Amino acid sequence: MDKKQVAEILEEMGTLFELKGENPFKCRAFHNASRVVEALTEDLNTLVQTGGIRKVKGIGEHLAELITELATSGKAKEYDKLKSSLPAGLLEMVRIQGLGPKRVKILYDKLKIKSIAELKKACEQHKLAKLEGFGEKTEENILKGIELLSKTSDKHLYPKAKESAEKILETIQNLKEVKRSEIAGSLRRRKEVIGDIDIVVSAEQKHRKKIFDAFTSHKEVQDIIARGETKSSVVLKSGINCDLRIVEDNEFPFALNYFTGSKEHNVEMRSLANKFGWTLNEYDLAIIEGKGKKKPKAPPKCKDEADIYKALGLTYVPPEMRENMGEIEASAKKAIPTLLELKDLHGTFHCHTTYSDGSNSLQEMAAAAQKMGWEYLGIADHSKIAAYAGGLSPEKVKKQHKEIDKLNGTFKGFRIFKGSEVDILPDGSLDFPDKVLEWFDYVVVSIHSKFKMTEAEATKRIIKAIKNKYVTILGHPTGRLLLQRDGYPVNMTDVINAASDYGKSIEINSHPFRLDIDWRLVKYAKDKGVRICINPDAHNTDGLKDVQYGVGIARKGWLEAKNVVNAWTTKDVEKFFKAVRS
DNA sequence: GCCGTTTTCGGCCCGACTGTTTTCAGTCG
Repeated sequence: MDKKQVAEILEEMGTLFELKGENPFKCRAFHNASRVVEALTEDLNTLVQTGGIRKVKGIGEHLAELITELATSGKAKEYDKLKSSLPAGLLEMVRIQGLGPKRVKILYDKLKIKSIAELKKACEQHKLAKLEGFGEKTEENILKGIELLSKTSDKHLYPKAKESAEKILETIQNLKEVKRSEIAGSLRRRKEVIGDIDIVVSAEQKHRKKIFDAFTSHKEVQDIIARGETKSSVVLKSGINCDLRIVEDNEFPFALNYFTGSKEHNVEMRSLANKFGWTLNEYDLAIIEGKGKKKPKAPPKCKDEADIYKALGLTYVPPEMRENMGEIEASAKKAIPTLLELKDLHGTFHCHTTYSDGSNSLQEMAAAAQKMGWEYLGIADHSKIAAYAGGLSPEKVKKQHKEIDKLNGTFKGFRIFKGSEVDILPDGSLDFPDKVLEWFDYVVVSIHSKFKMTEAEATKRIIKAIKNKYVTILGHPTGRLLLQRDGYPVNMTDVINAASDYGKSIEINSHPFRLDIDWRLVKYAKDKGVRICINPDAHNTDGLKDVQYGVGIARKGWLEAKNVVNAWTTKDVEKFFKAVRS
């Protein structure tokens, strides 16, 4: 079992324990372990085999045993027993907005409700209102929640969420009563998928009503979930939940920091504050009253987020890095890297044209790249086996190269690099022979066929391809499509190690559906000295702009401009391409 | 169930919102 599957089971077990009314801290330990396992950067199987899993913070003796059993055999007695002790429908019911394990347990115990269908019926027959702690409003809300569950999904791609959030933010920002406003949450951290949108606003208390009115009556709003003194929640027409919080202006930095998260980052920040004798919450940093013998010194005033970090003896941590991947330690050592920015890019390498399945010509793509202020563009159309995508025969490659030479002759301060996206065949060999690969300035290799492989097969297949002398860049290493399909299973640690050994680059495929290689592995690749390419996999001129999403992922993986090939000058790129082959 | 810069036992982040309650429990993030 891979870590994602193990994480899902641990999460489920945490909820099942809650449904059984177990010790809440035990439940939390399972939920916590789930997140820890999912965020592991090392290979789970390796950690299990070496016993290293026991050393991971949050994994104790019992969970280490359980995880080992799951990872090696794909099942666990404790899990099976737990699961069979409750109806499966209860887990579904917990997913209803506003309904948690405690009340699901009550419904099951008192009314024998064990599925969403039964729950719906019971609400309609007003059976719930008779229970203590339940009422008519609860029935209405549960029905609403069931409806909502069927039409909204709980995860959204970054660009869709960003677009929705910006529409709301624009309206809010334009209100003269608003002092400061910003998008927070996973969107600010630039996660590849977003649960909901968080917006934080500062304004005087007397203006809150007007701001909440503007928010809840926004034309993008589908439904109002909650409306209180400091917080309102709505469902947008795009199907995304959106929360707006209004605080006093002096509280704004704390609120922004708190609601940006991640949760794990916040926990670290809070425990750090405790060491100073302070307590950190979404409103301020204050002395813990009545604890300890001598009174700690007063915390400094914080005007912005950077001041909060400074108060805790840290340098500023960019939002993208706040994932509890060692950023607090790095910050304490003043070792936060200067992260890559969009303006650092001088070009890109994985683009398609009308020669294969792109919809714009070479010339149009080059013009669009120049318009973006770039000094080079790498064209990598598909190789011949990719028939579905109009893969190029060697003859067609020759023709394209002639056209590129001709175009390059007309440019000043701009160059098209000749590349190819060559298929990695099932046995790990490449779709072009070496004598054709030799014609290109660089070669991207990727998998587009026979996805059903074991992890060992996929890993071997990719590593064999990487070893080919003409290969420069590994394209979308896992083939995943976010919210659609998982990638083929690959031991990415081995792949990154191989790329490191052979001096090859790995791309961050910047298409919002892919964002592959995953940012959780980018940091490992960086530490291993692997150069990264931010590639848009553009199939038209507009697609070039997708590099912005790749930059977000690069930042989440702690990358600096020097780690990213397309942040280098034309000359340095030329040198790199040559060096890889030698 | 996990963890330890006062701890191997006794804590475990914490505040807002809602609906049901006259003081709070459950849920959410």
